[in-house]
Amino acid sequence: MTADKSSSGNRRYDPDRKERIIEATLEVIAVQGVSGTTHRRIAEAADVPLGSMTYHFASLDDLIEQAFLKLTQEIAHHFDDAFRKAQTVDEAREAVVEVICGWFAVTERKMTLILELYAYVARNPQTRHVMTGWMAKSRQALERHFSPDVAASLDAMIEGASIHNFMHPDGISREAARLIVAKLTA
Amino acid sequence: MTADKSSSGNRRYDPDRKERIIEATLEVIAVQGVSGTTHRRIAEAADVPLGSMTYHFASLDDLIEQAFLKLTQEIAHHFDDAFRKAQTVDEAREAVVEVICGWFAVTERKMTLILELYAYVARNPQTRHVMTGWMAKSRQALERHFSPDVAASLDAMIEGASIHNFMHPDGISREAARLIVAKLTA
DNA sequence: TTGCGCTATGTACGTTTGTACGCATAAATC
DNA sequence: GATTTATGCGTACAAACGTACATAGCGCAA
Repeated sequence: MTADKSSSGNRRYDPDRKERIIEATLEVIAVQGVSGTTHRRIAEAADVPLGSMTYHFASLDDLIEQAFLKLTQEIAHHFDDAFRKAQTVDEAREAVVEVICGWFAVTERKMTLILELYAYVARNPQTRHVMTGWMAKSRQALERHFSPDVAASLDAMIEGASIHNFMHPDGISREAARLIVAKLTA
Repeated sequence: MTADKSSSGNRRYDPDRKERIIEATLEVIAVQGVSGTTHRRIAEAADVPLGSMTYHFASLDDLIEQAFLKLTQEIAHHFDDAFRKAQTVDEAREAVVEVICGWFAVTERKMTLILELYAYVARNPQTRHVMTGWMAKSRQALERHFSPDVAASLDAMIEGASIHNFMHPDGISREAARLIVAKLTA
């Protein structure tokens, strides 16, 4: 219903196009997986012509990499926010519990995307910087409140518990998570 | 150089064929990812004709699922062995450390396959039983030595630490792992 | 208003894909 | 040894793929 979308064939000077394509790419990956992600499906999801794909991005892999980079940056930003808000160590501990049991368990879409990212990075080593950059930011956020070693262990636990909770719904309850975090940060 | 392979065109009564195709499938997934796994590539890797693919397996997805099932069963078997050997709680603790820092970190192939499996299951819910079955066996192995709650936390930590060590080589050292396990099992 | 130059796109091409199916061929029976 | 039966495979096909490229369309200078 916007002025831009209503007029047909009038697509020039659409400054958000590149961004929209990247978001559409994440949407397609979330539903179809990387293996089902094609130029045509992305173009349809973003409502842009097929020609825009090769015009804005060098290749499909280039586009996928940029999409994953955006995903990790958004997640890292929220992650950092959560720990920036915490004023005491106890609040930080509760934030960890929240991340394990709240966030990821709720949004199936995000977890699916993260798992697709892992698989993609595992087989495309040149994109490993996406992962290392993300991990560095997470670690940094945790180190606001915990020692490097403890931060590393919390980070790993968040990773594993999120995945397990995703695969097996009643995996780790909130009180169980609270106990685990208490042990690791004692 | 085997009698079977030397003779050309003589491929009848090859009872290991189906098994060999499944193994070849894992090999292709490890190198190319699920997105690059095709009937033709698997057939070449297994040294069987293309026609054998649709003859032995209903579809490509059917084959991939069977391959992943085999993967998890093998891993679960080794996992169970490691904890069956442990006689004391301390030996069991050390086994956990070994799993985190030894196994997976070493074999890049296996970790890649596991990550491909996660992504595949996330977007193919009908294959979730492969994951839940595997997790149940792991949990069972850990519960030989630890309480259910502790076993769950160890399982999650193994998961997360393995992934982090894979993505970031100098992630968690052996002594760091030892300390974490001690905390979780205290 | 007119013409120019750059941005954006419709379309076409050569490959590769999953899958179906008719036929060759080995095992079984007499 | 001849005939039947069922197992296994070579090949063909339509659909979908990534990408290249000629050209259409718009802003801007004059």
